[in-house]
Amino acid sequence: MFTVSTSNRSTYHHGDLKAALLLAANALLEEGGEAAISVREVARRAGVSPTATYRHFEDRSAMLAALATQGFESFAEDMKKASAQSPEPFAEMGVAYVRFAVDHPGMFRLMFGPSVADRSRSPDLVAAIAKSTRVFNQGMEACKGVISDSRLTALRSWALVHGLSMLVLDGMLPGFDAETLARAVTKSAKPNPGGGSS
Amino acid sequence: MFTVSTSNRSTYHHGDLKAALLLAANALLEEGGEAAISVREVARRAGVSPTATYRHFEDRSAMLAALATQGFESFAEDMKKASAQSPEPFAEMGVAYVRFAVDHPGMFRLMFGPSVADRSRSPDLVAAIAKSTRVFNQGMEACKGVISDSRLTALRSWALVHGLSMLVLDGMLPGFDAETLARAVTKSAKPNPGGGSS
DNA sequence: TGTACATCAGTGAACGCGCGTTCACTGATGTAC
DNA sequence: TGTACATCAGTGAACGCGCGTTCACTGATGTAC
Repeated sequence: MFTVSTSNRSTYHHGDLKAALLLAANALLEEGGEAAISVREVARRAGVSPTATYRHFEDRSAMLAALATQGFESFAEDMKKASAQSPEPFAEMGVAYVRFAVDHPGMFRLMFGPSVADRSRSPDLVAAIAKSTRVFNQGMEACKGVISDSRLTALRSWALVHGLSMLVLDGMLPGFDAETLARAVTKSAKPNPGGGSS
Repeated sequence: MFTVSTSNRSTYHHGDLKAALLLAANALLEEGGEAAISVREVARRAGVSPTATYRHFEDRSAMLAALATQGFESFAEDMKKASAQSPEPFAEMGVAYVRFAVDHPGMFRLMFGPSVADRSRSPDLVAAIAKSTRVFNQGMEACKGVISDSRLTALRSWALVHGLSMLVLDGMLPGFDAETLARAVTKSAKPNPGGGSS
């Protein structure tokens, strides 16, 4: 996912340890989920003592935040590319979205998970999230009308409410009341188009 | 969320230790997420030695599976009740869905998270998941037509792709190709109703 | 060009901790006769 | 009704482990003169 100029570490100083640490952390993330990221193991993989880590990250959670920041930046780029090269921007972007999740499940979970929910200590993370949101919204601007399909409706509805739930839980929609959102998002799925009920 | 007859533990034997352990685990889950559930802390809260736990659960992960099973059963009940008492079953169920997530975030995350992704060791969990899915699908049966709304479209789309991503990651849609699903789910959101493109 | 010295980026040992799990055990309960 | 005994459901000590973080340190680098 991320690359870094690998050094053979013949010198005392590493060269670009910060990038190497993030690279190692990312590998661990995809291998065993966020719980697999320990300061010691990350340092081990970068071929460095655990203490060296603290030259670059204040503590473990700062490291996770930096990792998630990289993730959101990469995510935004993917979506941007996808929506730019298609006459159906939303569809293509949706595919890119899911592809990112499938290709980098550990990262995806970290990005939207509770471990980086406290963003007060990382303005970089806040900025990266904002960028992703902006790209997504832009890619969608051209889309107005909608569906009326077969059995896909079930899956679509499930994904809709599940996604809304996750977004609310992960603090992606701050300032909104969860139930109001849920009602608004689901209510428009009326039993008959144009035919209101109750 | 769950109740159990509390015993004052004047006797050597507990009475209903299994339920008490699950209750304690659930409390920990909501307090600090799944990572906060340790065998030792659960036992501590139940007023029992760590070893006693192993009379009722093979190991830590079996305990998590049992916990998630309770969660899915409760979840299914909530949705069932919600859809039964409304002329707009999907909307009401969607609200119940999100409400469950908001009321029991730790549980929601556990239920759909990677810790219980290996369901091969717990038929009970498999059954509870199947029940939830059944309830959800039944509650949706009456719904066919759909939206065409204002700025809600953005949120709805986000929730849709985010939810699909999570479901795929969490193994809720086994046997399907992620990208095919993504394309199908998003493609129907055509730029203009009735006007197909490319 | 050389050198003194401040600063930077690492090392290695150690701290205290809580964890999951196993061991040999014992107190309580239930059952066959 | 009484008793011997199997079984069940706990205890308490101990194992080995990896963790995050801190400490005093040292080797490498850059800069002022």
